[in-house]
Amino acid sequence: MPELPEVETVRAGLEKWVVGRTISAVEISHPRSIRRHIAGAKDFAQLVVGRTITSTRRRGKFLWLPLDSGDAIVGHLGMSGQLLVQSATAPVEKHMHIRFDFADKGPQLRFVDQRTFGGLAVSIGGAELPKEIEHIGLDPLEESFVDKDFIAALRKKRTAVKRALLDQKLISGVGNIYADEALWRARIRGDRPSDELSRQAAQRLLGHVKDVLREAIRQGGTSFDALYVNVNGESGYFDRGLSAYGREGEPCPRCGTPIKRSAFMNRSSFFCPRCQR
DNA sequence: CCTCATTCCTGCGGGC
DNA sequence: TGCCCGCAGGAATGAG
Repeated sequence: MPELPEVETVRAGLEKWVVGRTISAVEISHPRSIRRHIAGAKDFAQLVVGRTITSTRRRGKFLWLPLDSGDAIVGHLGMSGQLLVQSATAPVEKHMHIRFDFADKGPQLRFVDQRTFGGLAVSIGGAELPKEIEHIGLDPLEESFVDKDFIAALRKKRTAVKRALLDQKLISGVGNIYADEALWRARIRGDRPSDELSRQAAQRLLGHVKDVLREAIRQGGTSFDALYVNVNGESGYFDRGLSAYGREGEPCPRCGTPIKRSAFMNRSSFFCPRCQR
């Protein structure tokens, strides 16, 4: 499931394969994948055809492709979205919903999405920062992210720590997997009230969030199944680096106690009942 | 403003 | 063998 490291891996792939190329055509075969583009498919196509992609950007789990018009193609992969760079002769994926062709007749860019939680839109004037993602907080790997602001906001919230980590307005890019991993590393139970964390504990947690995200990026992200792959269709390797997530019943790498799974926020949480307090 | 439950979607695996 | 159900979960939405 794409979280910050997976989206960053996709962004890096797009940087290599689509920057500097001019879009010659776009075909949208599933309107749900552009539902955030209110003006519809025709308008979407009109705004991108003939435009050149100038760079690739990311904040949290959102990514955007600035165009030479000053607009940007902004996207979110949701649960199962993929951006694939594929030769025109490659077989069409079952869930391919959007296809971009380029003037250089080189490889196509395909948006493939089984569960259709993801989607693309064109952000007018959004090359620098799409207004569609202005409400999202900074992600912890951005230069302008300020540790003490996050720590203060976290400690002011009246909610569970894990819920706060997943709140994209507070800190963006962290999803269920990396939240569980950072909490395990910091030895903090996710259901603890965030306003009871000491400054030191909050700082420690944030440090582990940054560490686990950076390590996962180096491994090309986490792939549990075929739903997350990079732009060339390859899996990431960070599943081997997971200590808690998805490891119910397996020994905690620190103390050997079996990892527990519990329902939290309508999803699974994995933690060590002994060393996470 | 804040917090939290609900909704969207498809494939897969378990139970009977 | 086949059917049903639950599960996976990010973010928008609306209720309270």
